[in-house]
Amino acid sequence: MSRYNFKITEGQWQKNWEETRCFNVKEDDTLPKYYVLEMFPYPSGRIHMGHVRNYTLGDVVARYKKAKGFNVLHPMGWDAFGLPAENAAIANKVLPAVWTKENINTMRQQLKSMGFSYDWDREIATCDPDYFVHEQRMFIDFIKAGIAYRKKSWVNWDPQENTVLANEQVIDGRGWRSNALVEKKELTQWFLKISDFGDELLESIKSLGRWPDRVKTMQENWIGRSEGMRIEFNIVNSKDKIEVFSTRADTLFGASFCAIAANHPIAIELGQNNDRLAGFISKCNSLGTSEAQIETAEKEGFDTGLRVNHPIIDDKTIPVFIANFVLIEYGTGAIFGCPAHDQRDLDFARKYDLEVVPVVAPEDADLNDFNIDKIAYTGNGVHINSGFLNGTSIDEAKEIMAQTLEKNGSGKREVTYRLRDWGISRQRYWGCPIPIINCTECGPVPVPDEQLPILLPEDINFDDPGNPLENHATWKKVDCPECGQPALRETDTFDTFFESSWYFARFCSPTSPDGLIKNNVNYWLPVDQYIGGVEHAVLHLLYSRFFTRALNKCGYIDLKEPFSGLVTQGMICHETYKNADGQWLFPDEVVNKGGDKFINQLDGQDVIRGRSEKMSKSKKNVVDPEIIISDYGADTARLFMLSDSPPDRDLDWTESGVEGAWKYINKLWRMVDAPKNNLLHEMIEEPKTLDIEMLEIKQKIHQTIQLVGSDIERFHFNKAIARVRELTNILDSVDAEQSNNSWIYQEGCKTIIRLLNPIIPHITEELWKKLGYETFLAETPWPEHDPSLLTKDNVVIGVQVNGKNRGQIELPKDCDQSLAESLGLNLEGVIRAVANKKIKKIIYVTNRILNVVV
RNA sequence: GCGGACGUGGCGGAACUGGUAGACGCGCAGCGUUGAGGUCGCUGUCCUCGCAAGAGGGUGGAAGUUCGAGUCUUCUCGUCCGCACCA
Repeated sequence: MSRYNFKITEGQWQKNWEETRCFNVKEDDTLPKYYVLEMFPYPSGRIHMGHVRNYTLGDVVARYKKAKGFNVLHPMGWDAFGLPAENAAIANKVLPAVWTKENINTMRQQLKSMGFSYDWDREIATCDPDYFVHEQRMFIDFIKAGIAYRKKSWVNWDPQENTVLANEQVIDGRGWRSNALVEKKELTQWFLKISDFGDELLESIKSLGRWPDRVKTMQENWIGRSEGMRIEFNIVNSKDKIEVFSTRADTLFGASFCAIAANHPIAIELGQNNDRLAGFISKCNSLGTSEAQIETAEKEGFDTGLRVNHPIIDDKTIPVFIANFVLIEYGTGAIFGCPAHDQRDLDFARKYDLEVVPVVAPEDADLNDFNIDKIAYTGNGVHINSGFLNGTSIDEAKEIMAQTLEKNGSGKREVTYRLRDWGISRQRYWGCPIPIINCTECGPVPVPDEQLPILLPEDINFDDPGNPLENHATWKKVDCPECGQPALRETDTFDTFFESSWYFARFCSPTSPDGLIKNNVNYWLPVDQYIGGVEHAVLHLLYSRFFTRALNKCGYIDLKEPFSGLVTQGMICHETYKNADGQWLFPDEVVNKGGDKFINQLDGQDVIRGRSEKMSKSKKNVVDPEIIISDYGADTARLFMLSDSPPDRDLDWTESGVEGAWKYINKLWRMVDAPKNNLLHEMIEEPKTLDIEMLEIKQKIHQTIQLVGSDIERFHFNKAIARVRELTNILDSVDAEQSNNSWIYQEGCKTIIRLLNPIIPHITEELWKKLGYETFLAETPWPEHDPSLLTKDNVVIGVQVNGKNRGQIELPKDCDQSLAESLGLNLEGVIRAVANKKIKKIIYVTNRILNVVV
């Protein structure tokens, strides 16, 4: 018996698959297609465990579907533009293009060593001009179709570095490198009109059958359609008015103030003559651009001194505040506050000592006793203190109020969305150049098609602050394509979500100079199974859904929904370690001395073990996949990734779990390779009759085939593995050398090998070969189960007394109640539990349970 | 702050539409095998009490619906993810 040498075997099979082009595909109308796609990686340098998990999940599906007879497209590529390449350029003086290319080469090798079944001929990198030339064309078509437009919007501005900062580069309101206070700056930027598609994107969520509900809910909430009213408040002693949007016009009688955003035109105007107000506005602006920051900041307001007339109550006026929690992007950038029924408004009213008038009370409330203190009442109820609305429900009141406001001309019904248009301009070098030339005479002019692609210049330096494209001496200087006068290129590049919004379509015709080819796209799309992290649940997935519709509108493709099935995977976690000084330690710097005792391998000092957290470089709780691959092999890594946790949950990476997977692989090898078993190169005939024990094993084999198949279909890989292990344990206890057993033993081993092939492809190929087969397991059809072997004649059910388990009885399948009762009531445990008590009722559920109620 | 999830032995997790909670694996314990080289095999293992038969308790917590709740309902606590320029 030989030891399993995974190093040789895994490399050999990877070579075999590659040389035979086993996983390269073509369109073939005679076969059903299946497109498996995992979210492509950003080439950050080396693959991490999150990649390994993501791509293992996809590979199981791809290999399984291939075995099930599908024509499987399973491609891989690189989301190659992005900020880290620029950071590397600044830190290490490497060109982003060079850095990225090197990373891709490393990571490609790493992925190959995992044995993933990619069609590498379809590899794409988004920083390749052959890729991004098409999105430059798309963008120009978007302009023509009215999907792309320019407007002003705010960015985080680092005044010291003269750079726009990403949200993650702003730490506590300061630039991450300069530590300078970040300002907000308004720039003219390009946007895509995703809001035009809001209703469609919302409606169509219903059609996404194989998407997780939580992702669908998150997208619905993100789009945030709300029906309400636009209401006018006239400013006292002025012709101007403030328009607010509200979904609770029914609470208008309780309005005690209006609040407008700091960037609201009225606020800006007032600020020009009022230094204190200008100071407040700039304080609001320093809050940053992220919604989380704005919403968690303490609610503050500034009384403008203006008052507005209440649109319903004749001689009532209410004050106008500027408030830091009112967003200019949402609704009209102004609200009316009804403190009694909105917690945020209530907090605000208490802080600034504003009136609180309850206008809705719970139906059973004692009105003399109903008042609002610190908790707003947001529930259902009946209107009070509301003039003509008194006594009505919230829904009735909304309708009556809508009619009233429409009649007197101070309001109209409106639907608004939380969803904002997608800003795609980035003031960065390492991205796809926006193909526009700005001419003082002609305005923004699209670059003529024959001049595409617009390439990035390579003679750049990152020493000067700001965008290298902007700083470049000559790159931006061109003549206007329309009037011929000197003009300037756009020096902004696309948001990198632009590239990832259509790459799945590019994989269908990855090398075509004509971009997306309808025949190919129509054959392969939609993606049947898309797999990636939950962190993309909203943005990437929503942008891709929108982009697909935009491409459809411009005639590029025929479909509207790009991903018919989606699985989102959880994160990889690992224990954290700190030394006494509170510094983080890498797992391989730490040794477990048994139990809870951990020491630092270098200095022998005690190490504090922390709880398991998401693997991150900052906490050093990372394990490099390459070490696992070289120590245990790809199959072990793959098996462990799938064994314990279901894909959508977080996975704890543990050394002992890896050991467990490793032991199983070696056990499998021994079971097939043990020389006495006559398994090698000798097909054993199935005996004409099987004794009862062997028949039961045969049934178990077929049950396992059936269950593993359905488990894989439903992404229950951990269960599939558990079932195969069960079968392995049963088979392992069979004395294979006994001649009446050898057939079932061989049959069982073959089944296990075939069922595990998508999960651990290398060792199973090798064992398959050892069993005498000459064709690849990767090209062998999935085993089929015999339905007649799935059911047993008898069932064991539980017998309960008052819902408490008191014993089991074995019954013929589907037997009737009288037999079950007669057996069940005579069980010792049941007799004891019933004792002298009177039997009230007996509940019998066929094949499930017998419950005696006393 | 808003939105979305998750919570079951010492640990990762099973439990299909409410029907014997703890499959499978890890760890641990005992026994055996091996003893140059990541051992291997068998048995046991939810907790408490008991030598045992058995009894009682048990799915973050509290309440509810039901003959029966890990699963359904309400409240509550804890942890995590997203929030539009990280990808």
